[in-house]
Amino acid sequence: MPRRPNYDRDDLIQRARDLFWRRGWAGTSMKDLEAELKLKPGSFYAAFGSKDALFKLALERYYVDGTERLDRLAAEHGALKALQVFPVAVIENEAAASKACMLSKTLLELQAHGHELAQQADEKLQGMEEKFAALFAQAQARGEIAGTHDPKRLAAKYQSDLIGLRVSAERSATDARAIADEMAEGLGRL
Amino acid sequence: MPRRPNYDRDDLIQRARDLFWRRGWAGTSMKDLEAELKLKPGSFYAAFGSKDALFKLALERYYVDGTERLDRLAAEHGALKALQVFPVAVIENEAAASKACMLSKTLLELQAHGHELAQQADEKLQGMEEKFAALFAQAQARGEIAGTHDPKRLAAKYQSDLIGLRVSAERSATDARAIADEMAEGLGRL
DNA sequence: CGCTTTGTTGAATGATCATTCAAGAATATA
DNA sequence: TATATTCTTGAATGATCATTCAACAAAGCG
Repeated sequence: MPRRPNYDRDDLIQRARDLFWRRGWAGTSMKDLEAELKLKPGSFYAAFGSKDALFKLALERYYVDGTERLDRLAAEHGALKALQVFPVAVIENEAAASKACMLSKTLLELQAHGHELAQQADEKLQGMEEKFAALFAQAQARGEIAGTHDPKRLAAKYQSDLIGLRVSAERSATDARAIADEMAEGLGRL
Repeated sequence: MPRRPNYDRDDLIQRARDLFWRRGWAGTSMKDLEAELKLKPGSFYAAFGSKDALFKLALERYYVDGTERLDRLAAEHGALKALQVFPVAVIENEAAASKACMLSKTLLELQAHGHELAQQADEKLQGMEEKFAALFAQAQARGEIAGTHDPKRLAAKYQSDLIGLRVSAERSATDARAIADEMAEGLGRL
């Protein structure tokens, strides 16, 4: 009976994710979104409810894509190699809207306002870190790295270094690849 | 002949710096600034010209304070020890408006818009990195660390790690001190 | 004390913000 | 083809944005 939407919802979320990722929450206006998604206000609000609701969907999409990418690398190369390759893959991904991490950008932008989206970014960073910890534990189990270190500590440091790398990759005069290589090298020395 | 301002301009810049540092550029409204600085619009614009102009002054103040803090540590403890202590000092400074670095926050928020303030944050990050490189070179000259490494590479990695540490320090479930200690330890192994 | 200079005040400006809603258009079923 | 249902359109809303300005207040110098 009804009329059907003439857009692909998933594609819209992906495009919104890229816009939010690049420009941030306050830096992306409804006008920007309407232009990018080719949606008039009425359709937009019927589809997503609010700007914040779409940002939340975008954040979830970002997170799922990230974990899947990591899982794929682990399946292909094993735990240690995946941890070594991931930072390079992230900063050399030309398709990415930004080199910096959308989760850290969101956290930094909205944390001081106590915005709900900041908390969600925080939780997803935690989720990523647990994935990292699992890979470190797996690498230890396979004898790829020494079993003396606490996987959670390793993951916390790895996450921290990765965030730093990705901010550095946004700078003009920085050789991000060199930093990523040093990260990988450091992991090899464990 | 004239009437004199009844505020301390330097104190105002410092308070504005803390507000911008914590809340970011878009996250700080003129209303916020008027309330914090106790300045009506007319006085504000007479004193600073625009919100952006004040942000720029705040950024400069932030940079000068940072370099002075680093210089003080180097004079007191020597180059290597200063580099080891600086990250800890930064994340444990209770007086700071935010654990994260104002320069990286500004870069991340405004870079995509090609905003002039993003470029200035970028330049100041570069300035900090050169300070770090000078300290690494100094530590090498004194034999505190091996002379085989390139001080610029060391500084780039150090800056990257420091930025990551400071973002991590904003997270809820992270032991930033542990990460800072590992940074210091890594420097000791050079 | 009066004059000149500068600081302060706060209402007004126009732009842009996210959001709403009533009216019209499209489509799948009956 | 008629009808029910959903989607699309775009003007309107009220809030908030940074900024301006004219009127007023204060203070140093003659």
